[in-house]
Amino acid sequence: MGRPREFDEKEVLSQAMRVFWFKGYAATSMTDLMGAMQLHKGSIYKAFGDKHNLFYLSLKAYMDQGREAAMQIMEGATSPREAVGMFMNMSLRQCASGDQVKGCFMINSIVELGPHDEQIRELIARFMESMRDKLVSTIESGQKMGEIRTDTPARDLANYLISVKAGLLSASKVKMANHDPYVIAEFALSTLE
Amino acid sequence: MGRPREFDEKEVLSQAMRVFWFKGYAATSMTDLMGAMQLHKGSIYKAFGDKHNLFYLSLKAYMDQGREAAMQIMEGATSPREAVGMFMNMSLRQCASGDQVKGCFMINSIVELGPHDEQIRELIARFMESMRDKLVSTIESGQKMGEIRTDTPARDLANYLISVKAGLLSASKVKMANHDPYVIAEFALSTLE
DNA sequence: ATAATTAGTAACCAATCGGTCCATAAAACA
DNA sequence: TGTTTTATGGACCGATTGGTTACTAATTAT
Repeated sequence: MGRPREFDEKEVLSQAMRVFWFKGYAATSMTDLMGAMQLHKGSIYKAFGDKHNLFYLSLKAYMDQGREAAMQIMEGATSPREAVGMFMNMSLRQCASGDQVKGCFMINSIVELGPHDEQIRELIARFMESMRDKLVSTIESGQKMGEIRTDTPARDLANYLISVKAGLLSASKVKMANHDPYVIAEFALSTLE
Repeated sequence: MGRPREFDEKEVLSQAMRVFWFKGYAATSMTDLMGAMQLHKGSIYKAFGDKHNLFYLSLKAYMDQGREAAMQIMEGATSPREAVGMFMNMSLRQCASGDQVKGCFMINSIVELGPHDEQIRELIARFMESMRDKLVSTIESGQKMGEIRTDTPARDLANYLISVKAGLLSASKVKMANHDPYVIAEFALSTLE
């Protein structure tokens, strides 16, 4: 009922996501968002609430897409070990390269807002724990099949891999000489035995 | 010549550092800085230039302190392997705990400004490369003494350890359940053989 | 002593910030 | 066809942004 939206919500949310992803929360202005979303201020506020909620929805959409992509990719693996390998390499391709160096939107958000924004912090914590649980069960399968070392609890291994990945995504923004993310990821995978 | 400063430059710079460290660059206002430094705007601009330069100097001071602390701690080690262990654990204590969760100022700055601020990016890149070089030579010593595996180049191992550490410092801001940075650091160290 | 130099203080600046409001437009329902 | 409901566009808002300027205070060199 009433006048219909003239824009596709998912489309413009995706554009908002790109800006927040690249510039961060504080450095992104409503003017930036208006430009990227090709929407006037009134429409944005009516459709998404305020800037903070728009950020929340952007990050949530990013994570949902990431979760889906991860599940899809890992399900295509022929073994738990390979699934873990795919998990490790996945976002490296996505985040480190490209025309703009944006890193990982989630890591960016952790670092910028983690200590100051409880809502965002809990959104991220829930996501990371669910991803870790997925990783833990995959690693446990690998352990039962003898592909992965059993002298260390699967949860510790999962946390370890997540740390390596988070570190790679953070450091990808400085472009150090002689620093190849893929080499590091491969080594970390090799330490699973 | 002329009227002398009524404040200690290092002292107030240290206060500026604390604010930038906790809030980030964009989210820190001159008003915040005035409060923390207990200085009027004019004095800040006269002594440090603009906000960006003040940030630059703060980050530089942070790194210089970090470098000195690292050198001092690692020199107290009885073996290369122990020195590497100290390097890994050092900033975990410093950054992850405490009254405020601030993470590591350098990692924060990489993530926030890396893609947008060439000056800051290069400052960080230079620092990280020098720290890696230090780590590489320490690891090489350990390899010669048989403490550290030789099947992987020292540089790759160094990059790997730096990634783990960067990941721990990033993720420290979300407080995931069942995630102990020290356990992960210890595991990563154990993979050096 | 006084001229020169630098620091401290606060008023002041245009620009931008996130956010609101209202008139107008376009659709659904009666 | 009105009437109702929702969306758009843009003027408008007070507050805050980073930064400047002009005046006063304190020091040194002459």
